[in-house]
Amino acid sequence: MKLPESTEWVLHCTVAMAQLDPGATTSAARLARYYDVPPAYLAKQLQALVRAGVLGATTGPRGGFRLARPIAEITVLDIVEALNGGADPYVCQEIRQRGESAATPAECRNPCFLATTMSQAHEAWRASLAAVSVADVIDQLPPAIPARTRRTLSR
Amino acid sequence: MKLPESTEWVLHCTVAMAQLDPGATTSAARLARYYDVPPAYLAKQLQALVRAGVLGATTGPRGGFRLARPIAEITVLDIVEALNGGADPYVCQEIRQRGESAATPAECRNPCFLATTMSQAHEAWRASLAAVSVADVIDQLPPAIPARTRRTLSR
DNA sequence: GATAATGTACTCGGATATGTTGTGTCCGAGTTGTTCTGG
DNA sequence: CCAGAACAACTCGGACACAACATATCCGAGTACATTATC
Repeated sequence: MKLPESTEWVLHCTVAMAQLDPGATTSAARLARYYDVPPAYLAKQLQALVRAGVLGATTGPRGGFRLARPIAEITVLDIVEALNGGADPYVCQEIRQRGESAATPAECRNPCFLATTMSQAHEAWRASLAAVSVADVIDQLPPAIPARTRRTLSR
Repeated sequence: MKLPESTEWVLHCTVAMAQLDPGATTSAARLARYYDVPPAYLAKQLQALVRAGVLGATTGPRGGFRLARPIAEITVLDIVEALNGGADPYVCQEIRQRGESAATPAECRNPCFLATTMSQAHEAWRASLAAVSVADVIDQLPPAIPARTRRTLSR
């Protein structure tokens, strides 16, 4: 179980875009320079955010990416799941019904307790991430940062 | 973010071994037949459990795997982390200190808030899994199961 | 009949191939601002 | 000086290689039991 390294990139990029003026756009190339990461690959990940409806994108000069919603309505969970897809990392294959074990259907009417346990843990994880919005992240960072971010990422 | 499919195998195998008489062993081949999974690959995963101290193993005839601790002292988390290693799936690379962003050391004294958020979520996940022991799993399964499991997995 | 030696079957354990997913890169489609030309 | 068209620069978007991990497999080292030969 490992999250892609690009997760950190898009998290920071989203927070950075949240510090721009509302509706302002910035390009993937500029963000890549800002964090020193591969530009094309970063763009690929940001596209996933667009497909998930977290970001909006416009092509051409003066184009780029921008947040699709107010910063208070974008949670860390939204961003993370936009990349990995919200699927549960544990997928129950019901092996208890295979091979010599092969419990009777009556015994398998109630769902696999292990699967339930794993799902509840995943839900706890999701709830923890859903509790933090991009606005919360902005609030806690040093006051001097947003102005500098705006300055560097504006054209 | 995806857990290996073998996670389900070792979870069920551990629960199955927990239904045997204390100290009794069963072989990887027998467990593989029991759940209809690749024998050699299952053995490889069980070896990881041994290295983690969750299982014990003895070679030779009448040998095999057995639980290394009482069932109440083995949690689902122990088993899951024995395979994947307990590392946090999100690893903060401190990209905020790279590229043009490059915050000053003073601003980076406090840890990255995003990393903290991700870590807290991971801890919530771990706590949820640590709250369920193998004994809890045994308690909730239908009463007829343990006898059958013992019968099938004994030689 | 008891005992020691031998052989055999069975176990784990690590070293070795293959498929899928994340990582990284490239080029094309489309749009906007600019520039040049003609009136 | 103004209007229109051509141009060029910049953007995203999807298609194409490479690497790392999970998956799957095999063979070797070691052990306990059964068998056999000997006393």
